[in-house]
Amino acid sequence: MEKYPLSSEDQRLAAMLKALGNPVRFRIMRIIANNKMCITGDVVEFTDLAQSTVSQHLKILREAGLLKAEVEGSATSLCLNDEGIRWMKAKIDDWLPECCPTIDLRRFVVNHKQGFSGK
Amino acid sequence: MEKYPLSSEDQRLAAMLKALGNPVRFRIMRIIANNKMCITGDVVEFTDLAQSTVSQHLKILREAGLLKAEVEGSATSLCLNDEGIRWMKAKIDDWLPECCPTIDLRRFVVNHKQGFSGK
DNA sequence: TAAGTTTATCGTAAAATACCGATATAAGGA
DNA sequence: TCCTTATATCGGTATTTTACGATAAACTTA
Repeated sequence: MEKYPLSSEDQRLAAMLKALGNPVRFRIMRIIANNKMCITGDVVEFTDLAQSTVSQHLKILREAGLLKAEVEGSATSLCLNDEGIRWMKAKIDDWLPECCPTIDLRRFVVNHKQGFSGK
Repeated sequence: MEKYPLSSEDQRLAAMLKALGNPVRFRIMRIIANNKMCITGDVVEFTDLAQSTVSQHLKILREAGLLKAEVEGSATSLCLNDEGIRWMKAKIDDWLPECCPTIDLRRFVVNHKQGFSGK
């Protein structure tokens, strides 16, 4: 049981994708990318959400390695986490390099379930 | 309010990332990729989960455009959704092409909040 | 020092998700 | 036809996530 466990890198990648998979957070990333740089309050203004909610989302994005935050006085400046995003892109890119074969192997596989080595 | 709304393509991308962001589903994708092709029952065997649960996850992956399923007799053969995965990779790749600037603009931005055009 | 800004954190309610067992469906074989 | 196999779907529950207001913390300015 539990064959093909996820490597720690895969776990990290899955966590990043999960963080980015939320529409609100996806949009926050876009906002920050479009403005190059901004502070938390700016993000809140682009949103219909409470400040505390946005703060939570930002924390999740930060912990996932997608954003960087730096306290500047009483404000917090935000920017994309260059390194993290590049890592994610590279990981996604060499993930599943091989896709569906064009020939139809399905009938074969199904009809040979007994001999299937997967178990 | 609600500036920078997500395009329908972005919404689709976010949905794909959300589907893939779940560790169980991420692993299911790996299982199917590694075995090139398999049927639902095979995936269940690689898992500690109930058949109904796996079936749900497969449905989500299918609806997200990450998997293809084809009924073959009483079984369902599964394979990666070539087209969907390529689309996702391409989208991710040209997403956020520009990352953090190396020069430090933060202090500037913060100190010029009054003039910030983002509101 | 006192008041104002900006953000993070806490507690909690509501919504969404994950999981299971039971059941339904549909094909294949005896 | 009846039984088996493989899967999907349904109903319910437990867990997780999302959202909010209130409050705390840290800095700035008057």
